[in-house]
Amino acid sequence: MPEPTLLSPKPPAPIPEAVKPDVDAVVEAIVYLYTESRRLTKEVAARYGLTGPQLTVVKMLEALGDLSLSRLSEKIRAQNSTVTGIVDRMEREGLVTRARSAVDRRVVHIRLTPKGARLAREVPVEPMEIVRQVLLGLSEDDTRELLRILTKLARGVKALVDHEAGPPPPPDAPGAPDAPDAPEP
Amino acid sequence: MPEPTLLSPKPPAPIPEAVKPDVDAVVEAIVYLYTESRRLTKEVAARYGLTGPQLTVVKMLEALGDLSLSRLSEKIRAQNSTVTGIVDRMEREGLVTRARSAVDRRVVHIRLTPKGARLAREVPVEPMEIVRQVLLGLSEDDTRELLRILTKLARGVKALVDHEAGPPPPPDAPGAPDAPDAPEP
DNA sequence: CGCGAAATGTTCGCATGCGAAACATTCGTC
DNA sequence: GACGAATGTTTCGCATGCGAACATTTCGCG
Repeated sequence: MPEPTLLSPKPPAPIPEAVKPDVDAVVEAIVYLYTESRRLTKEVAARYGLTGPQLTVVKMLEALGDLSLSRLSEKIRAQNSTVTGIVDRMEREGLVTRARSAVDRRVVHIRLTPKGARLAREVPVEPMEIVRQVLLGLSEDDTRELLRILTKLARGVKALVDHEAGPPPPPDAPGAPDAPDAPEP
Repeated sequence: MPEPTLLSPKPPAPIPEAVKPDVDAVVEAIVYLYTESRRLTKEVAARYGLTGPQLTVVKMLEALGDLSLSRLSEKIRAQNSTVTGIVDRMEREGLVTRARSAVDRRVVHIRLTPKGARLAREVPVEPMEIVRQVLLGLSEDDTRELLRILTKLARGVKALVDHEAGPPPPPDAPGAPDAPDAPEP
C-alpha cells in the first residue's frame, strides 16, 4: 500500500473514529510536556542570566566538549542560522568563544570560556528537567515501556520523513533505521 | 538523591544512574517528535500560504467556532501577546476578523472569514499530523499504554508546576490533579 | 591538475514567542 | 456608587527560529 505522504498533494489517511480520542490525547500530552518544560527551563535559566537555548548550549558543551557550529546545531535540533545568532549573543556575553579550525578552515569550534564553564557547573538543571524529575518517580517498568513505544513512534516518524525526502537508499543498512539520534563516542 | 524529588517512591528504588540513559532517551524522543512535527506542519502550511501557527489557529477555529483571544491562546498554548501578533497578521491576510464582544467589552472574538473557513476545509492536515499518522500504525494496545504513561507523566509535571506556584502541600494527593487539558463540551 | 558539487557558516527578512508594562473594562465590596 | 482588585488585550523590546541567498573552503572525480 502506498504510504499516505504528508507532503504529497493527496490527503493523509483519515483517522478512524474509534482511536481518534486516544490519538488526540497523546498528541496533547506531548505538546504539553514539551511546551511546559521549555517554559520552566527558560524560567530557571533567567535566574542565571541565561535564556533557555543558552542554557541548553552551555550544558551541551559541558557534556560533550567543544563542538563545531553544525554539530551543535544538530544536537540542539536547530538550524545553523539560528545557532549562529545564539552563539553571537553568548560570545558577546563572554560565555563561549569561536575558533576557526586549522584542519578545515570552514569549521568553527565553539568552546566554553571559564565563565561559561563555571555557569554550567553552577546551574543545577538540564533542559526538560521537570520531565526528567517526574520520570524518576515512575516505575522502572513504566519508564521502559514508555521508551519502547516512543522509540517505535520516533522511528516511524523518521521513516516517513526520510521517505518523503527522496528515494530511500536500499534498506540494507546494518542496524534498524537510525534512532532520532544515536549516542556516539 | 541529587535532588529532593518529591516523587521518588520507595527505598529499594534503583540508583538514578541505572535509569538515566532511559530518561535521556525518553526526553530525546519527546523533543524529536515535537520539533520534527512542527517542522513538517510548517512545510505543509507554506503550500497554502500559511505559517505553522496560522494553520493551527485556522484548524482550531474550524473545530471550535469563534473564540476569544484568551481562549485561543490557551488552546494553542501560547501567551496572549504572542497570539495578538498572529491574529494581526491573519487579519491583514483576510483570514479572520476581530469583533468586540457586546456583552463584555474587554473581550475580542476571533472569527474565521469565508476565506479562512475555505482554507480550513482545504488543508488536509492537523498540527502534529505526522505523529497522528504513525500512531495509527501502532497496535491499539501500544497506543493505549502510551497514553496511560504519558498521562501519568503529564499529571506529575502539572502537580510539580502547581506545587511551585503555591504553598507546598505534601505530594500524596490521592486523586491526581487535572489532566493538562480536559476536552470540553 | 582542475572544476563543479558539497559542506560549513553567516547574513537577511520575517514570523513567532515571551514577560513586563500600559490600557480598558468589569467585578467585588463596603 | 465609588474604588481597588481582577480580567482581557495590546504594545514594546528582545531572543529565538527558519529558509534563501551568499562566501569560503574542501571534496570528488575524471
